[in-house]
Amino acid sequence: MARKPATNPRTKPRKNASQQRSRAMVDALVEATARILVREGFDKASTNRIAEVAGVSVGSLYQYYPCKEALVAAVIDRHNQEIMQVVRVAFAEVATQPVEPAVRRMVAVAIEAHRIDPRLHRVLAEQIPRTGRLEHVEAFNREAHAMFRTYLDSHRDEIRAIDPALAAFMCVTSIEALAHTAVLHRPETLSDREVRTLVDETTRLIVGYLQ
Amino acid sequence: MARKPATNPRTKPRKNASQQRSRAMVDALVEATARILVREGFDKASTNRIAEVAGVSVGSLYQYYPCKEALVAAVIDRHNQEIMQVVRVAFAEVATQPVEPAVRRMVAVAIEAHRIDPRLHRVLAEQIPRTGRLEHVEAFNREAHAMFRTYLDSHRDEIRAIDPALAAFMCVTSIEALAHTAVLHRPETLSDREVRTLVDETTRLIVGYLQ
DNA sequence: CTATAATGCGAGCGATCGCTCGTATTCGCT
DNA sequence: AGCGAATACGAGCGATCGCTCGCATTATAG
Repeated sequence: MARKPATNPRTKPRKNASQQRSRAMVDALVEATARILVREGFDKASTNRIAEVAGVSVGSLYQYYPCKEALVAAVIDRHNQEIMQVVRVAFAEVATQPVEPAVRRMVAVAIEAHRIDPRLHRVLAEQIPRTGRLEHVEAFNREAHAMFRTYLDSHRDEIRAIDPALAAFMCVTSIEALAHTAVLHRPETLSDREVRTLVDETTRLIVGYLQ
Repeated sequence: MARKPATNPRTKPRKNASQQRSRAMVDALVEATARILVREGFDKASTNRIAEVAGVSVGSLYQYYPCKEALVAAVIDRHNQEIMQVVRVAFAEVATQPVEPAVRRMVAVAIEAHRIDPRLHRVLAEQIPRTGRLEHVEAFNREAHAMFRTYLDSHRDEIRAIDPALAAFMCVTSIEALAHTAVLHRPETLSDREVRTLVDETTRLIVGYLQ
């Protein structure tokens, strides 16, 4: 029932191309989608426009992505992977450090992460709910919470008695919001001086709360 | 200059109807838009659907709202007014209170405000960027910051030396994010117990930062 | 080289959207 | 009651969208 013998060339999304062209096309499509989202906005990111910018045809687009949402989701996943990579490395680095420098580093990393591609981050933050990728994003969020909680667990003698899950929620939510708001709602790039102040204050906020 | 003599019946949005029906229609349209946003999502909020739910025709809709965005903007403004009303009253109440109870009250109010209509709040938060209402929303945001800053100014002897604008940014951003995240990313309604814990912890976070 | 499969292409389908405009209904006034 | 103005109506226009499908092009095998 899956399909007729061998006389039926019509299949669902065709999968593995020459492994060369296909890779390039997939990347070009994701890149084109990201560019359009940033430079022209979500509403202009039609499949025809994406294909045009990527330099391929709509037909080819649908050979590698089953629908428009899948493309946006790919952009989201790629961006989140970039961010989480930075975050994971940072957590590993501070795992054995005392609370104050560790928190300071995490705050700085949160700001750095938001500055990777602020305009893309902004568009994605606004449009994620429309895609089916909310779950993916929340998975990353849970990973961040879990890493923070793990850090707190192994340093519980340096902080006051508090439910680690709750503390992680409070800290991660605050740090993320402060970094997000500062980076996105301010003049395109804030000065190094402003960043330093922001890191100082956020660190004070969090460390004061934990101790 | 307002319009040509009397021979030109074509005008922009017709304005004052019988003052009775028109008011009712305007309200019905805004209410219908809000309901659709909450129950069916932004994408289903077409002008035809809004008119249908409001019990009027598309033609009538366009007599009172020049375009679809204006309708969504009206919903946003109404919701923000409701929230800001609560916030203004609370700020007036705590103006002369010491920091700890004042912050506690503001935190509680922030959570209450987010619980007025969480699902509408969520949809609006996601869709505001698509409308031209970002400026309006940021105006409310600035008002909240200004009120908090005013409070800090008149209580500066109770807190450590710190730029009031910076402190207001840190506090308002954190409180808003914690309330927003807790109310929207959690099981539809959090228990009173959870709310109490959240208020306690957020108050501790903020007061510890200020002192 | 030829045959066959894999891949790329893009005109265009059907659906839906925001919105208009000619007509029908109701209001306000005498 | 009768009449013009104000208001309400909704079929439908033009644009755009996501996506399909038959054909053209290219890669691979014999």
